[in-house]
This record gives sequence, structure tokens and C-alpha cells, in this order.
Amino acid sequence: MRQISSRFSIAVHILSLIAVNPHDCTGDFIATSVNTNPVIIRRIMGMLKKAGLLEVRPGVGGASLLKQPEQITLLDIYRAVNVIEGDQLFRIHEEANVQCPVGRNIEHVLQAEFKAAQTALENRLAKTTLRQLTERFR
Amino acid sequence: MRQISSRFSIAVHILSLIAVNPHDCTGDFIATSVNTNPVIIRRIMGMLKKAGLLEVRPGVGGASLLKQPEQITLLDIYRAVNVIEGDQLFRIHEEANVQCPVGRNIEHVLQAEFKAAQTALENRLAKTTLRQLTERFR
DNA sequence: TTCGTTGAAACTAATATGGTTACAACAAGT
DNA sequence: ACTTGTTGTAACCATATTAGTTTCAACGAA
Repeated sequence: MRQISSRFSIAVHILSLIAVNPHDCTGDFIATSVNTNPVIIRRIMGMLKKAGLLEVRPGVGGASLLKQPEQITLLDIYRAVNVIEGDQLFRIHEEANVQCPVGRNIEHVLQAEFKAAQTALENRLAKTTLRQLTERFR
Repeated sequence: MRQISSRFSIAVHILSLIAVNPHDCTGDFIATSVNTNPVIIRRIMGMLKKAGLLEVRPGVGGASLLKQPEQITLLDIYRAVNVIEGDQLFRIHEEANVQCPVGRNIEHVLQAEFKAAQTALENRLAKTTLRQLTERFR
């Protein structure tokens, strides 16, 4: 199966760097720590910016958090970079045969189950804050 | 983001059909209910077979469950069709810069968090059985 | 004005997905 | 033995996402 994009883990990396070192965090510096291309970093920082998690100083460079690290959860970051239509983690096949009792009800029944599973995942992500993570970078 | 493949929802559909109607469930019949190509169904049935969830009668056609519906959970089905290396739902960027305190520890720290979130999802899937689903197809 | 930076467009390669056609192997009924 | 319907694969194909790259305009400060 296709894994959830490493955009998520990179976004956590970016925000951790800024939280630990609020000054001199340019895109190129972050790219060196992540060990990837600066454009990848800028793209993800653009998403984090759009989500209201950070602001970037154009021209001069550098970024800072718009919330306290204890108020940014993994779920916030996950949502910022996993732009998905309808926020549906699970895909359900469509247009099943309505002539069949199973085909007629499968979508509705699975919607409820998948939503419950997705919520369980998201609730766990919401339990961890950026602060808790940066405390472990010693 | 990329959603979890509809293979999963189709697999649930297939097993539900067989549970509700243990006779005359050929691949073509199932394909008609799912409203897709029979080869798609055969491919997924092959995965379910490999996972020990069902057996197929070659030549004559038809399939039957190898476990009772109350002993097949959504997690069993999920695992059968979501073949992923290491069962890691979340992907983590690799080869971060070890010179940096964040880069040096991010993988280890995120492994634990992502595993916890994935487990929360899987525990929820494990709570629902095929029997509970088929009861709702009335 | 120069320099480093950000933001964005355009492009590429690799991979997963859902679908299709085609065909050999198989088991039953006639 | 032949026919029929089915299963199990292989070989394609189109599409979308992902991660990465090159390029360049715009920006801000020294």
C-alpha cells in the first residue's frame, strides 16, 4: 500500500527545528538538516504557513512559530500537510449495484466504520504536542 | 494525500457477499454487485485466499469463508489487502543530518508516535467483525 | 547594488492504482 | 470427448501522487 507521505514527518522536522532554534532557520538550513532539496522544504513550509502554524520573513529569510509549541499537536501538522478531499483516510468504491442488498448498503455501513477508525488515529495524534517532541531532542 | 486503497472496501464487500450468500458467489457475480471488472475481484480474492480468509473452488466456481463471520475482523481484512513493507502506515524521511540534534533523533522519536497512532487505528478496526456488518444488510 | 533568500512554475522519474484484454488450466454436464 | 463457465495470471494502459530538480522573479537588508 501507499504510505502516508513523508511530507508529514518532514513538517514535524521543520517545526521542531524552528521551535528549538527560533533564529536563523532559513529554508536552506532546514534542508541541510532534513537532507533534501530546499524547494521541498519551501513547499511544505508554504503549507504550514497556510495552516497558520508559522510565518516566514521574505527576503531576509527565517521563520517563526505562530503558536506556542505546547499548542501545536501532531494532528495540526498532519492536517496542514495532508490535504485530502473530505479528509477521508479510507477510500470506498463507488457505484455499487443497488439491486443487491450488500451493494445497496455497503457504502453507508463502511462510512461509519472507517470514520471511527480514522478518528481513533486522529485522537492519538492530537495527544502529542510539539513541545513534548522537542523535549526529546537532547 | 493518497487515500487507503479501495481494495479494502471491495474486500469487505466480497466477504460480506459470501457470508450472506454462501452459494453461487462466483467472481463474475461479485463483480456485478461491486460494479467493477471481474479481474479486480479475482485479484483481491487471491489476497484474501492467501491470508487464509476464504477458499475458492476452481473450475466450477464459487467461494466460501474459512472462518466464521464473527471471527473475521476488519483488521484481518485490512491486513490481507494492504500489503505494505513493515506494516508502517506512516512514512518517515530517511537519512536526516546526524550533525543536527533534531536530525539525529527525529526518526526514533517519530517512530514511536506514528506507531501509537497506527495502533489506535488498528485497534478500532479489530473491534468490528464481519458478522456485525452483515447484520446491517437488511 | 549586491547578496542571500523566498515563492512559484515547469519539468522529470518512479511508483501505486484501477482497469482492460487475453489466455491457459480446471471441473462439471452433456 | 467436447463444450461451457469459471479461476488464475500475465501483460498492458492511463492516471495520479510523490519526491526531486532546475529556473527565475520578487524581496529585504547591508
